[in-house]
Amino acid sequence: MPELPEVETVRRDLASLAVGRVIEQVEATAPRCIRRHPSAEDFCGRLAGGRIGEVDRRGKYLLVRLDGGVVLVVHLGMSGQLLWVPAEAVADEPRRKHTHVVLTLDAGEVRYVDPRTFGELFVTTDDVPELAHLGPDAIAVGPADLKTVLRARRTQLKPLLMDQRFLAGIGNLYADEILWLAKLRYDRPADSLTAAEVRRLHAAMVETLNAAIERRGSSLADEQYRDLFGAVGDYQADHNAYDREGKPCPRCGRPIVRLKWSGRSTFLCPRCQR
DNA sequence: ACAAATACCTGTAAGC
DNA sequence: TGCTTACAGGTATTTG
Repeated sequence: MPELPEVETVRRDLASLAVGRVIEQVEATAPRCIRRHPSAEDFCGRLAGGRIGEVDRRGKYLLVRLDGGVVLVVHLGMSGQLLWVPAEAVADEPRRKHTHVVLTLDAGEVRYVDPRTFGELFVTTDDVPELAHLGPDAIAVGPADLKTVLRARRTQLKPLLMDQRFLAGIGNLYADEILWLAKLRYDRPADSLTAAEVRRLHAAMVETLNAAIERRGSSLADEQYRDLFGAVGDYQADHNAYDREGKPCPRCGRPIVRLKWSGRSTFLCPRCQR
């Protein structure tokens, strides 16, 4: 599930490959994946001929900035992948099922593949008004800002961490990992945290996200998340709580518990997390 | 006005 | 074996 660390991994690799390249051709075959555009012609026409300036990220959104103030925004949703195919390999690698968008650069193809089509791509202006609702990036937020966020109206800690309006970049997986490291329960009222607990949460957030980026993200059993080169991430091996139901808590040895909560799975150590 | 629930999707796996 | 059902969950929208 692409969250901040996975998107950041793709961002770095895409930047190293694509900056300075020209988009020679664009194909878009799934209307749902470009649903903000009236037509494929509109989407493709705005990109064709553009030269890639830089590749940024805001939360889980990838921002491919083209010369002239045009921005291609990519959100991978649940099952989206961006895959790089070098020009010399294009003929040998047929496009996989669910390949919905292809950008042809002078050095190769960037293919957008997404079975569940929760992800999307759209072209906008460089101020990206569509993302104005996003809160500060989870990896860049300071302790003081986090304190402000926690005083928000929402009550419970986990949905607040996952609310992109308050903090951008955290999803279900990293919320569980961060809360485990911070020794905090998912259902703690956000405004009940002591100053020390807020500091712990902040440290856990920065540490977890940076460690996951270092390991190129998490891929679960379904291996839905792949990087730009089709490789899985390594961070799942370092998970302490997520997807570890029944396995011992690395801190206290008691089994990790899985809860069905708010329609989603939550993994925690009921002994360590208070 | 806010928060909880639901719709959108398909591949995989568990269960009968 | 083959079918049905449950599940994964980010975001937008609907409902309460």
